[in-house]
Amino acid sequence: MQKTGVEKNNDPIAAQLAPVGRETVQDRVYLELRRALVGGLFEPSQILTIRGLADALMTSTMPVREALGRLITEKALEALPNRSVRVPPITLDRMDDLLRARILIEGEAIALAATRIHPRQLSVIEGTLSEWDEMRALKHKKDVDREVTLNQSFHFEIYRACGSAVLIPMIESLWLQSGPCIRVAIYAFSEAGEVDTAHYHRSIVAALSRQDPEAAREALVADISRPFNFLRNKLQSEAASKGQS
Amino acid sequence: MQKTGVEKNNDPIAAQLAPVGRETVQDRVYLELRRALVGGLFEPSQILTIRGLADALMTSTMPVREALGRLITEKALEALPNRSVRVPPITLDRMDDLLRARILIEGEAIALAATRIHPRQLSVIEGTLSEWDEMRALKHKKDVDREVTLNQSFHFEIYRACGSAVLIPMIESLWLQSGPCIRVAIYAFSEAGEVDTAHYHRSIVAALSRQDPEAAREALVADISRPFNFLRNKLQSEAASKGQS
DNA sequence: ATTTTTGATTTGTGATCACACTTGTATTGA
DNA sequence: TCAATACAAGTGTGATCACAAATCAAAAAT
Repeated sequence: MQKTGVEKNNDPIAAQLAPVGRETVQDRVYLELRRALVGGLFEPSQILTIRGLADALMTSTMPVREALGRLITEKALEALPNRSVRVPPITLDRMDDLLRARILIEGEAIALAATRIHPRQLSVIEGTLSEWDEMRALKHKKDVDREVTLNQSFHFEIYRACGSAVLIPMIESLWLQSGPCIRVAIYAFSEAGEVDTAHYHRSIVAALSRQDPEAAREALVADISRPFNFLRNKLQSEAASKGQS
Repeated sequence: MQKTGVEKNNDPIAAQLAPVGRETVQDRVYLELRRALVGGLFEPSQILTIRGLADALMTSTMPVREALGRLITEKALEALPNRSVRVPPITLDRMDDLLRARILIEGEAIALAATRIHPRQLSVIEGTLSEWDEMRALKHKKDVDREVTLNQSFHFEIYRACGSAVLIPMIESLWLQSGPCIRVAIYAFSEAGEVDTAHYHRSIVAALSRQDPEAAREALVADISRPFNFLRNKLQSEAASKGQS
């Protein structure tokens, strides 16, 4: 028998055993920090220390410093000249920059996906949407974490259908970079009495099921622009009131 | 006097001293590996080992493993399930994927740059072009390394004019990923009697000086598509001749 | 009272070690 | 002769240590 790595075992006993998985500690740390970033658990301009994170995550410094290095190269974190690392601060210019890039790339991804998507995938996406509705009906608001997670899986389920191994990591990087902004915007939405977010998502799946690339792109642009525009208005009015004081 | 980090010294003696720079070993390793990748010093599918690179770069394993981790997250290298890392192999699908992404993003960057570029920057870019011509006139060919470097600075000098801190790192990542392909294509060009590459660059700067975004985008698309198309034809004919044997 | 200096603590970086897993090569068995 | 085993070398991962640079707090000097 050829012995290439782990051998496929067809014994009746072994068939019930799930593969044990061999993810490294570094991967877990990296994924956990990612989750925290897109979820907005860290505030903009907050400084992160290796040892502090290592204590919080109950590991040594080694996996943490490697995960931080990776996040810095994706621009999800920022390396200060002092050699300390912080989550990037929010500026108006940067927000516009991020939104423009997201419209360009995610718009292209969804336009590609519209032409290639399979009915099976589409039903999975619709399933995500109804799960979302259920949650929204039960616990009236408050669970922003779950909200963020569902929004994320909704979008990436679509992007995966574009079949580009190059675009998707770029979109992930963009979400990582705009995560802190989004969280601020979502909180602001919750306070301001939430607008109908579900409407945008329904028009996206409608365009997708019609296999209409440009309508899908348009609906997506409206969806991702909304929190950015909201946040921009908020920041501008804050800056104006601070300027006159 | 406030003492925030290194203090700015205005002594007549100190004024002549250039800042010494404090880049870490890890940064040097990272930049060196980057240079090697876009320059195509590594072959596709080649396996890289931490200790091997550390010996070659005359450092310990620590800076190398961190640099490798960063390159893996940018998809410039690939982590195999065996936990070994290799430079990604070239496939037709991946090439098309890369080219499509580059057309999308670099096209947008140059269209933005066309509307914002300053005459000073434009003259710098033209300077790069004439330096290129000189080199091409003197040593008839052969110096592909210098060729790659000049091509790189020509393009990125333009992209910097788009003023987007989000798009430029993405373009760098795309160049990193397509570096091995490009090198293969350039060598193939040299063998096949080089076509007029300078022509494409001249039409790019012409469109730029006219501040014509769409013409610039079009010229750029032609420029970056050329090596990909060449390589695709080459791979396809190779596959065909192998298929019939 | 304000500024400067001094010292202690914290922090990132690089090196080294221990361990587990993989890979390659010889050795043994049929 | 060929496959399977056993052993050895190689490799990635995580932990720990040493050191330099940065940060902060208290004490001293103006």
